[in-house]
Amino acid sequence: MSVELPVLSGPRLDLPTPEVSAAVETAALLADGSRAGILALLRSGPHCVCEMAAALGQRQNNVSNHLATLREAGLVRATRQGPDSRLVYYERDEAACTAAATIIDELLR
Amino acid sequence: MSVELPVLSGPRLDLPTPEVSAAVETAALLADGSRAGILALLRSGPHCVCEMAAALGQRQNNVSNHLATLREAGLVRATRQGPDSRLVYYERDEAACTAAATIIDELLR
DNA sequence: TGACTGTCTCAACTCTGGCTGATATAACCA
DNA sequence: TGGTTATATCAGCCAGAGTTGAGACAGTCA
Repeated sequence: MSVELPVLSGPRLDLPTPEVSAAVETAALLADGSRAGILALLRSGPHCVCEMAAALGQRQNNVSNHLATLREAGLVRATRQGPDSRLVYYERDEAACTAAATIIDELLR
Repeated sequence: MSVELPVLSGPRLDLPTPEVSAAVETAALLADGSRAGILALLRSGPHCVCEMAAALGQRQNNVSNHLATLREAGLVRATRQGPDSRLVYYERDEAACTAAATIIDELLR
C-alpha cells in the first residue's frame, strides 16, 4: 500500500485553521498603554488606583475601568487593606501573568 | 544624618511612568485573529498568501494587508521562490519572533 | 497574444474600544 | 452631621483599525 505523496505540490488550500483565540485575547489585554502600564507598575508591588492614575497621566475613572478589565481577566486582584480603607490596592496575580506570558510565548515559540 | 523615611505612607503620587510602548506595539500585532493565525500557520514552515487565506477563512486582500503589517514589523519575510513565481511565500523571522516574545515576557515577568 | 491566476494597493464603510462627563457609593474627617 | 476623598459604573462620543469592493500589476498557460 502507498499513500499519495504530492510532488512539488502547489498551494495547499486545505490547511487546518489554527487555534489562536486565547493568544489574541491575551494580547488584546496588553495592547493598551494604560493596561500595560498598570501591569508594569504592579511589578514593584501593590498600588492603589490614584497612584497608578498619577503615574500613567490618566484620569481615575479610566484607570479604574482598565483595572476592571484586568481583574475580569484574572491578571490582577483588588484588596481593600491598609489604614485608609478608601484606597483600593491592586496586586498582580503572578500565576495568571505567567500563564499569559506562556500563551504568547507558545504562539511565537 | 538621616533620611526622611515615610511611615505608613499614604498614596505615592510621584511614581515614574513605566515605559511599555514596545510591549504595547508588539501586543497590538498579536491582538488580531488574522495576524495571530498567520504567525501560527508559519510555525510549520513557509506558506503562500492563498494558502493562509483559505486556512483563515479570510479574503486574500485582507491577509495580504495583515502580512504587510507583520512584514513592516519584521516578524515575517516574503520570498518569491518555487515553480510558480506568482506565489509569494512568507516565512517567520524566528529571531524577531523570539525578541517579540521576550518583550512580552519582560512585561509579565 | 489573450485569458486567467496570485498578489498588492487603496478609498470608503463599519464597528470595536477607549475616553469624556456625570453620577453613585463608601470611607474618612471636622 | 456635612463636606471631602477614593473608587466604581455607565451612557454617549469619537478616532482608529479591520473589512469590503474595485482595480492594477506581474506571472502563467494555451
